[in-house]
Amino acid sequence: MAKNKNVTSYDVAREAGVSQSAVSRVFRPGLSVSKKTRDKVMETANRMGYRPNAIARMLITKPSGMVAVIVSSRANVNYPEVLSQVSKQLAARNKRVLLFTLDDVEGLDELFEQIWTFQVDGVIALAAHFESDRLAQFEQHDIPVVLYNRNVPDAMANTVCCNHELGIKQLITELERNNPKKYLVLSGPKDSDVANERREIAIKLLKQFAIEDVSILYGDYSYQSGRDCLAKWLQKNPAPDAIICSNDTMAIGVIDEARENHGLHIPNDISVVGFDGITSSAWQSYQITTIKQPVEQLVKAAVGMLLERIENPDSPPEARVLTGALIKGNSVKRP
Amino acid sequence: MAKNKNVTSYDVAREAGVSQSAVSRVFRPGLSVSKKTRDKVMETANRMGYRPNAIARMLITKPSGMVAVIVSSRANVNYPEVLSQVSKQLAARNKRVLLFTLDDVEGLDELFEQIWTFQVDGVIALAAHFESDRLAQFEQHDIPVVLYNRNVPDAMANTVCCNHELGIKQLITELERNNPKKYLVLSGPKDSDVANERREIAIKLLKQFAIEDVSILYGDYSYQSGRDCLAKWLQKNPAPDAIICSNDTMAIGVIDEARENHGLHIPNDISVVGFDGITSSAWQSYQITTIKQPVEQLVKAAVGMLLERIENPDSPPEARVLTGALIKGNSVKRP
DNA sequence: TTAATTATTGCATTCGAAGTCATTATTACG
DNA sequence: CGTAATAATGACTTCGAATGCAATAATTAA
Repeated sequence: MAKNKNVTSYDVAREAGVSQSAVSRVFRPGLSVSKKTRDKVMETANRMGYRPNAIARMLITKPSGMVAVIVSSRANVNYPEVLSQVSKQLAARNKRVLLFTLDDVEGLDELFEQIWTFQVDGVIALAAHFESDRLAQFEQHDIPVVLYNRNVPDAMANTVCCNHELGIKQLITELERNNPKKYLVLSGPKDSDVANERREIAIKLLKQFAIEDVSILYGDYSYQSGRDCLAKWLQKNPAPDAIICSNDTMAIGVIDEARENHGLHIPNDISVVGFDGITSSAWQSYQITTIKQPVEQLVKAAVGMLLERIENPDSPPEARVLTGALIKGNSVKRP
Repeated sequence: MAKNKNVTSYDVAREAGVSQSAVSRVFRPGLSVSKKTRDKVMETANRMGYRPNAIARMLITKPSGMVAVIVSSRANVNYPEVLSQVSKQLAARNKRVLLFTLDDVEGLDELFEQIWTFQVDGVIALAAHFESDRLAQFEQHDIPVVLYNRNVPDAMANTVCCNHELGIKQLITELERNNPKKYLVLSGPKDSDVANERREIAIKLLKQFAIEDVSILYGDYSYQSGRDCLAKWLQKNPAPDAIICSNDTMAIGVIDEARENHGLHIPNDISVVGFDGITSSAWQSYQITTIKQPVEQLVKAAVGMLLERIENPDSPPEARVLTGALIKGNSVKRP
């Protein structure tokens, strides 16, 4: 009812005829307050529109209840889903998301400053690349970090990641069913860790399949770069038999370019596979054979690990690798 | 170097041989400190790894510097871009984003509680529907709100929105070039304000064009609902000449369904228009004629209005309507 | 009925930076 | 060189809730 700006626990206490401590205790769960006092305080608080001030609370009770989520501009298409899952799952554990976006390496120092000052309990980084000295900084500040969609070998940090090796193996196995001669690997940008990992795994596995004729192209994960890379390749070379794309978006670009400007049919002329399992990969016109990332489980793992580390700071870093699902689309030629 | 947990301004002050006030002043811009003191404090602070505690600062200096961004599950596909723009532009004005996701109406009370307790300086709501009593609550708490992508007639709140009327008029004008006989309007869900607005505007404008033969279908903004709605329609009716979809995603679904299951050609058999101008609307296979939302400008307007209201709480509510760009794709038959 | 427990309560302090105000050090100027 | 003006500084208080501790009230046991 009343204008409830600046109603503090003192105001409520005065009005209800109790001490400020009593009010405070009513609003914390599990503290010893008599039913009479609780009811009286609650009634007064509601009438006056009192809400505890989270900032004052955070000042005295660590942890603060805020988790920084860093989203790099490189984050892929399913990041809205990831972000909303993260927010939801953290909310369920009574934590809030403080969002930071990271565009370029320039912003890193500023970003870290902000993170320290805001006393966050932990950090979840989506698709961000941190040098190990940056990770060490988190360590120094005793702030647990989970790297989402990263797979750092010597990690001091916790990581969750989809099983790239297994996924790509499944994709290659699909492709191999018609013994393609010429392979193209369309990698993401060289400064993306995920891109590098996917590319190197693809190359390694192709070797294991005794395939040597492999060319590597570099895109930037975008639709247009998928188109451009294929166009450029076809200027000087014949069409390959199979293209392994580091993500679905580029695969879609490749397919459109092949069809539109080169009269090639997918999958009969070229087999294409992607990675991620974004919504549009299942659209009629594309139906890409890909690996669907288990987003919900990945997020659950990330949040779980983070909370575990917040509650138990000495628990050892852990790398969780979850298996994605092979989606058999219609972009790979059938034998 | 040193473990810098809990280094406070007092610690720095003691170490540097100055008072706590001096340290505080060094870290606030524009306050009177001698160069000698500033250097000494800075050096000590860096050495000890001191960072001001934002929570303590927020407690005493209102505003808090945090802005709540509420993302409803109904937020459309270009929301990652919106969100990252919001975060970036607020960061430039030295404000942080506290992210809240809203799934269902159930969560509303809880959500509002959180917003009050966190002392945010303002709220930006993406595609969320708030009853006017909810808006009144913000008013009561003196928290400025900007509704993004909303157009509330009697609004007490600030709103930014793309010009639906103009956009849809342009789309219909495009469609009218071949005088379609039978129109279908594929609306978004009935509980979405934007969907209702777009639908009603379409109906109104079609009337103005003297078109009476209009049927309305209801989807849920998803690809699949686009497909399902068209399929259901075609079970009992002949193909329409033109379909106005309330968003691009459904338009894509419509196109795929028409092609795949009914052998219809787009745009020759059916003209389809969408709305939003999401990335995939421009993909080769679809090339939808649509209205591209001016996301960056919308966000700039939203953030600008919010900050204006934070600084000047008495400035009157404002509704900004920005014009989207007509994208002439290839989904409308040419005369 | 009284002593011993246990449950409630309030007082005073704490969290960490910022701002007020009075005091001291500098500088400017006649 | 002395005085007025200005700059720099530190002691103390504030923001609002939480909590240790001591005091008091309510229960229980004897």
